[in-house]
Amino acid sequence: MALHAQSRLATHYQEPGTKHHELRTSPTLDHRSHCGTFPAMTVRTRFAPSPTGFLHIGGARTALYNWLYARHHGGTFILRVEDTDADRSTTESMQIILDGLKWLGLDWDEGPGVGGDYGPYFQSERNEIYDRYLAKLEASGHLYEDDGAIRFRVPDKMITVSDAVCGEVSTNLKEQGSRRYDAETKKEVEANPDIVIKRPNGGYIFHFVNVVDDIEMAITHVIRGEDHLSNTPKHLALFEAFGTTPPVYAHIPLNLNPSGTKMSKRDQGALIHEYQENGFLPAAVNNYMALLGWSAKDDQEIFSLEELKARFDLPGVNSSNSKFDYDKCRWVNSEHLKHLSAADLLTRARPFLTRAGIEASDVRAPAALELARDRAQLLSEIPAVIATIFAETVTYDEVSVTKAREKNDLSQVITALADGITAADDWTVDGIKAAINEAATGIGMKMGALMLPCRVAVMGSSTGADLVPVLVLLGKDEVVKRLNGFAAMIG
RNA sequence: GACCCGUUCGUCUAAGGGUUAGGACACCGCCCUUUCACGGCGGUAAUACGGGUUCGAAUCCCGUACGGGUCGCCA
Repeated sequence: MALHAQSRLATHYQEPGTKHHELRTSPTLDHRSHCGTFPAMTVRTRFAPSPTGFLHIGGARTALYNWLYARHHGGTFILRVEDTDADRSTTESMQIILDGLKWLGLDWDEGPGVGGDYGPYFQSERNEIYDRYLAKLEASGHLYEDDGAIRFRVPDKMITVSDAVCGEVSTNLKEQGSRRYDAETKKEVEANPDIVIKRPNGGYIFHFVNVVDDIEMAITHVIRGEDHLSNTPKHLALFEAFGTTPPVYAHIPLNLNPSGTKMSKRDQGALIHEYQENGFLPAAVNNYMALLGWSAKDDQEIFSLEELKARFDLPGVNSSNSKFDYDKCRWVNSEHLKHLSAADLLTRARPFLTRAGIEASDVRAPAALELARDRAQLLSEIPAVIATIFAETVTYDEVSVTKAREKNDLSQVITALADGITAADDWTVDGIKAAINEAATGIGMKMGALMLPCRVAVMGSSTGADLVPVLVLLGKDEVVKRLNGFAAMIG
């Protein structure tokens, strides 16, 4: 089902114009009057990005939480594009956001590319719906014109948000909105508390379309960043004016950068497409994002997406902001890397191997990947570990060579190694170890002392994959050739 | 500036009236590994501060400090 939706997305989402255009005639009370009353209601959550930039980790985490909540409760996850600001919305940005969600595996049941009964799913195509709702407010006397813009009269009373994460928060919009802070003069100035919902140019404003769409799309739970908590009373005022029960709100804490300020695109780990490029697994990114602001209340930290679906719920969400920790994110990735099936590992690593000039179809590739998965945290770190196996010529690391020279008569050691390995007749891990051991005994040394020189001579570096399995993969002829080449070089 | 939210090891978090305040990342040490890693074991490290309430407070209440957010004809 999910895969189907995604493949349709891949081929169709470029034509956002093709949408279901059925307008709902009785859009309000019928489907939501029971909201919050009966647990049997069908959960409907949405992710509503504005296509004005990249898919940011904060947005992706919001999408994840909404997706997880819907999936956990057997509900519906909707993708709605909030592109009312025509000047800032771009198709490139839309593309990046959809690609990012798709890469993460957060499939949507309704939205761009998959349609649904509550479309269109682009706000830029929903003007007739907004006009209708505007007319309702106008008829009930909630609106007035101000300099070509249309304002919604806010009520002069306390409005209480019952938030699933933050608890009850009360505000009087009239009181709050009649002053505003002027950033330039750093003073409070008189202000009009009534909110603009339509611009003089005819464009509708976020607060209005957001509420109308949540009503129209029968959204039951709004999970969003805590930066929206202060906006919520405005939204509740609109719901009340429409005579509609609002959804359940859950404002989740923000993710900050390591210095404790708002994440910007320049911060490490801020942009989802970079995770893909840097060799993270989508499951690991989801896992880490889930952990920023939510916990399973036990000691488990590594979760597959399926486990997350089973475990995630609103009570596990905490209410304080978190700071992003790239090291921990890498560690989570390494844990997922260890548990990947051999086939998946090959599939995921392929682009990185190719980029490093390693032929992923090489028969030795699967075995080489097994040698690399324990010592790489990111897919992008894999090639460096195993590149020497596939290299025509060995690249020698100066520091490693110096290290190999330190304790021994290196020429003597390499010669002994070359002779011993040439004589080896059992080309297996055990057979090779026996040969190395014999070579060591022959020159009065211990086997351990030959391992580093052998490693440097054959692999070019004192670090990398496990030596003996590498020798097996390389083949006897190649190993002897490399030993002799190294002997000549240092001779 | 006003209003709102928050504050447990450096970081992510658990404990939500009674625990030697637990786990994880990072860091350090030891062990394992005749190489490189993984791994195992251990260590350093926290209840922001001040008042209450209580036999007992990280936990409930008040204040302060600090951090974040909002105050758009952006979303």
